[in-house]
Amino acid sequence: MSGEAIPKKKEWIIEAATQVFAEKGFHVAGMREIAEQAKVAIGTIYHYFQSKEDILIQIFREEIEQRRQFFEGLRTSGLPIREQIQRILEMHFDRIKGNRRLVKLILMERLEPNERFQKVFRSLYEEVARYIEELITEGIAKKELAPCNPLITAHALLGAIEAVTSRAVLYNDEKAAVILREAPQELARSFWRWLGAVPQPALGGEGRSS
Amino acid sequence: MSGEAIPKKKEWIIEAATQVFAEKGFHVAGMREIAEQAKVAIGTIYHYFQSKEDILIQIFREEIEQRRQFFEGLRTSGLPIREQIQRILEMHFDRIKGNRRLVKLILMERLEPNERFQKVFRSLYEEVARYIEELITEGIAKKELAPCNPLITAHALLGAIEAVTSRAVLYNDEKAAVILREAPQELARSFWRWLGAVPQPALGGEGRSS
Amino acid sequence: MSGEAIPKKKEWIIEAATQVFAEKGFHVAGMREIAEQAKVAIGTIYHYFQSKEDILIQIFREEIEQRRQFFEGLRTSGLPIREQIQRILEMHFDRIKGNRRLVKLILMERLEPNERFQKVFRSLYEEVARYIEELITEGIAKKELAPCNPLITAHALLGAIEAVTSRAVLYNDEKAAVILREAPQELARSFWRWLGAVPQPALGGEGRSS
Amino acid sequence: MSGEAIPKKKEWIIEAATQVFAEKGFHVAGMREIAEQAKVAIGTIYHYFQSKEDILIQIFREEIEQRRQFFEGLRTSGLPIREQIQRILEMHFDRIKGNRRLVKLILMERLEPNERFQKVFRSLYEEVARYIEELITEGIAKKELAPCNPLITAHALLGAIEAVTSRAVLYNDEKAAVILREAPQELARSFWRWLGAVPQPALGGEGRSS
DNA sequence: GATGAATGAGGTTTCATTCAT
DNA sequence: AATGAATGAAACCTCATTCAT
Repeated sequence: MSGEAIPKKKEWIIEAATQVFAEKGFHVAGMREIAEQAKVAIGTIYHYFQSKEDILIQIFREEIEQRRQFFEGLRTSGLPIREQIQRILEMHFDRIKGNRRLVKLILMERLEPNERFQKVFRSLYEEVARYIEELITEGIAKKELAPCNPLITAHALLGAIEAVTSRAVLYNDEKAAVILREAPQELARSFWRWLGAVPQPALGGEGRSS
Repeated sequence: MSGEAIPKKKEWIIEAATQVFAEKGFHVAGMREIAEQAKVAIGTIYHYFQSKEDILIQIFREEIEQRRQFFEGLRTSGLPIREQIQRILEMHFDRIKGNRRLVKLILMERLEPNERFQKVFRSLYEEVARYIEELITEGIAKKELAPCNPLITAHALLGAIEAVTSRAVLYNDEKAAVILREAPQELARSFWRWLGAVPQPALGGEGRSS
Repeated sequence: MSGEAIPKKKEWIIEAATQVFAEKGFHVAGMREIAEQAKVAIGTIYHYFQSKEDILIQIFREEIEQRRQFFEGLRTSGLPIREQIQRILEMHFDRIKGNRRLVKLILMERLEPNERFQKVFRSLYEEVARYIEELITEGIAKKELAPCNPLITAHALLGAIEAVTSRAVLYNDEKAAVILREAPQELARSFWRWLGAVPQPALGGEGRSS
Repeated sequence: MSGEAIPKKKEWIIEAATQVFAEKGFHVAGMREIAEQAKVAIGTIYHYFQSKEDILIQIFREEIEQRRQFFEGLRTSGLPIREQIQRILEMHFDRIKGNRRLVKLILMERLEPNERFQKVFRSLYEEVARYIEELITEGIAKKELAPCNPLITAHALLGAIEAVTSRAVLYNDEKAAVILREAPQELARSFWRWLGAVPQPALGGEGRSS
């Protein structure tokens, strides 16, 4: 009961920390409050985690591991590009439904310039961006996608998803509900128009002569 | 030169604070370091600002005021939608060139859950998003744009810009240089494919002669 | 011995704070010095007290509680007025012998215009003054005391005690010793001449056989 | 206009400082507030006074000088003791009417353990007490007063005056008005009963055999 | 004389972390 | 494993005082 699965108290602490971090931000959140929220003593937190930093890193890592696995599965799925993008969208919006606070926390602390945070976090973001970039490059090669700058487009794509996600997570109003309901399909459609190679007959004169 | 406009020292402090905040984050940045960076005494900072919070808020406010004016100008410009989006893109990337650190700071602290920060910051973001939303709605009515969900699309559009911006600001590698060079045009093209009314066989005259 | 009553360290802190406050005054006294005097870390003080203010208030409150109980006991004692005044005098001078520093502190900070201090302190002073006033009024009604203005007399009585007390506490010279030795009886005699119903030819049995 | 009388601005500053000190206490009062209240710049204060301490000391000194002169006049007046005490009472209550704030300030800061304050302040108090003591001793010798301990009685007398004064100055309620109106006569009567050698026929058994 | 921007030591307080129980 | 009293460095901020104008 204590030798295998994640100890019950550790779960409580992660749960509590996610909530308090998401509510106040990492730096303003205090160990006292996390301990109270988790209904354990402060000392207990230090049995399971080395420091406050460490809690956030473990939260990050778990999330990252899951996303990594998701992308790994996608990579080896052989699905067509369009389908893959659809899956990425679904994953993002499913996560919100599963744990809104965790998503908020990640959005908030993603850019915190703490070195250790950046090490675990940027690595994922870069990895994902690179994956999408490759996907696009490949898609262009296969003529499934229209020609474009894959680097820029990959980031733009992720940013679009993230921003829509943010709006739904940060506020909790009517619009958020609309977004959660309609965004996955709406974005899928948009992205296809954006990326698709389809019937784009005459693109002449599209460049600018600045 | 010291009797009317913003006092020289206040400028120094804003400069220094922008740098230190962008480097370490608002909470980790210390007044001591800001004072040293600005080459003034700590007390001097409190002569011009009420608190550490107040420094960030004033930095935010100035930036917000500029953006608000930009959007106000855009609103009354009567420019076609496509042109307006082009202008928004240009503005974003110009700001990076003008003050990379300020842009980084804003990206970083935009979501800090401090109430006072949110009050000044979210208001702008909402305002801008609403403006784009209206723009899209109007564009659809005029058949200049394809039908879509304007709320979601507005956020997605801003997110795309922001993410590409982030990538260019947060890192300082070769890719960042590429992005800064090519992103404005690339995104303009993308957005048009994304938003443009599809059955528009004759796209002639699409270039701008600015 | 450390699991139930007032923690040992809290006692140390109160002891140290009383000393440092009495020596330098509340505002000049520093937390650092109190902590050093109490041989605890500064943080420890904040474990037991909410603020510097709070230390003084707790010191005040304990003293006030004791005095209040003393006066409550007196009120229900049914002792003759003369005896009650005698007891009040004894109490005052006993307190000096018990904790000279505490008495000095109270004399010094009694008038500090801090709102929270006033709330706890003036309430007691008013209460005591009112009690003496009632005592005098009653004594006049019973013809045990000569007619006088009870309000003014009550304050004058307390002030006389306090001033003599002050002299003994603030300095530590030969005169102080004389005062401590003789003042209780001297003041008792004085007060009786002052207050006693004049045409009281037979004052026999005036001595106490306590 | 600048070589003789007290400069106008210095007066303003003393006025303002008296008010602010009396309101908040010496330590909490700030030079900024005094300057604002006096409608001068902070720097101006330092033209007339060496420090914040110095302002209070000058306020003290002026008051002390006046009282010293009063007592000097009394000493050489040759008035009977009873009359002298009457005059002391009158002086005290007149001062309240003349400058309530100054009286409050003196009551408040009289015990502040700052060395320089004590030097100027205790000297006066001791001097006055000693004067009254001598007066009483002399009165006893002349059989104008009943025998008593002059040291203790002198302090008790002053304390009584001071306490009644305090009550009238610190609060500003109906009772204060009553006190201001009636206290001088009431106290005069009381003191005479207290001290007078008059018809105190049988005082036998007045001592306590404790 | 008059000003107030500038100074920086030192104030109180917080909080991540430790460790004896 | 679990606790929470204890620690003390370092945070933000104040304010008496100075001095160039």
